Amino acid sequence: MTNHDLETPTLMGSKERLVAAALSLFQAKGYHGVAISDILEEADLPKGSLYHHFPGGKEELAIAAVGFIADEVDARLASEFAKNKRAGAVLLELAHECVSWLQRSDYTQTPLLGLLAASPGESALTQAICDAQKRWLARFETALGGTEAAHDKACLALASLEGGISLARMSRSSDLLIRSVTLAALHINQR
Amino acid sequence: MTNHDLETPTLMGSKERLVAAALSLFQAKGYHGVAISDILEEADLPKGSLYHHFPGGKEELAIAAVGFIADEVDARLASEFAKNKRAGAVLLELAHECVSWLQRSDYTQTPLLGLLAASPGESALTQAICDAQKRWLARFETALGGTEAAHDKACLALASLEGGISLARMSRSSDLLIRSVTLAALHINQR
DNA sequence: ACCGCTCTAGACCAGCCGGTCTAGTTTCTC
DNA sequence: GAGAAACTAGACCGGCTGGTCTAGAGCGGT
Repeated sequence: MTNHDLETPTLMGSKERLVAAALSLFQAKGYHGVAISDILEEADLPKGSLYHHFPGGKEELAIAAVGFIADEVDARLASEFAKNKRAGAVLLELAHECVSWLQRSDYTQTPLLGLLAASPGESALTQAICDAQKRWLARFETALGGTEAAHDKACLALASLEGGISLARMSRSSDLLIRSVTLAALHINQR
Repeated sequence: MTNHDLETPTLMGSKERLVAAALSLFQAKGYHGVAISDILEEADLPKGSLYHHFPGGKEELAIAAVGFIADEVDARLASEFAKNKRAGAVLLELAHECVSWLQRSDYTQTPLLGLLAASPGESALTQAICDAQKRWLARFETALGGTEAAHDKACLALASLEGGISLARMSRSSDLLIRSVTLAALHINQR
């Protein structure tokens, strides 16, 4: 996943810096919990830059951020599955990465789609989040054989991951995430 | 769970009406996504009432709302487990109730703790959500025997539920929730 | 009738919100 | 080096935010 290289912002163009800052903040406080001024401060850019790169304002930026993480995770899944790894193993690996992410951010960030709490009706943002989930789900599903049972298992994989992250973040203990995902992985690998 | 009886508000005291309205809205849009004016409109009460019953303002109200749903689910779990039902069965039942909740609200509401996206640092609200999760987890854990393995299974139960809700809500299809929870329940009931 | 208490009612406020707009600077192209 | 295009910079704005405060309605006790 990203290194979220906000330490050396000069290495990224301002558009990328905006996306990185936005993603990090949205993951921590949700769409409505973050003010544009927060993002600008984190990215160290003035307002003009934002509305130059994202004329659609906050929502367009958020959609870009969702797209970014969606692509990143999707590509990661694709490459792991290309190595013929078992789905359970890939899931566990992803979980461990999330753990280190949680710990690095002192449990402030929801690694994947914590932005979801936005849900301002039928917005394009909601749609983007939904698309991301569908793509990840599809990766697991095909890796598991594409059968009906595969679909079920893919659901369990993603649900245990997202749910586990939520539990872990609240209790500030990655333990809960690992436990639930390990069990889910076990089940998924059966047969 | 609640019938969220906002249709006949006169049957509830204003304090209860505020909590019900707040809960429903927070579940739909998250803590930061809801304005106090929204809550007041939904509850059909003036501002004075809110600050009379909840001098702590928005956050105190949110904490009350979390406490309300926490108690309700906790009591429900307790009564189900008291009938010596298997943990998997209770989990499935809870999931089905969440499904009908989702469908009733046209997938706008996160039945359990969607408010979590609040997380404004180390606030009392975050603490309240955390406590609720701990209580539910404990119910499952003891029902499963209190062993180490029971803890793992309890984690999986809650994670698959919360994660499944998130998946289902986004895709507007309760299917995903049922699939992941069914699988989890299966695993939990083993041994 | 009077009081005191609980609760309703909503005007009011300072501050922050997302967003616009103009002016300036840098960078690319020829 | 001229001029256009890409981008930065930040003052500015109307609307909305959470929260305060005063006024009064309703009501039980005496």
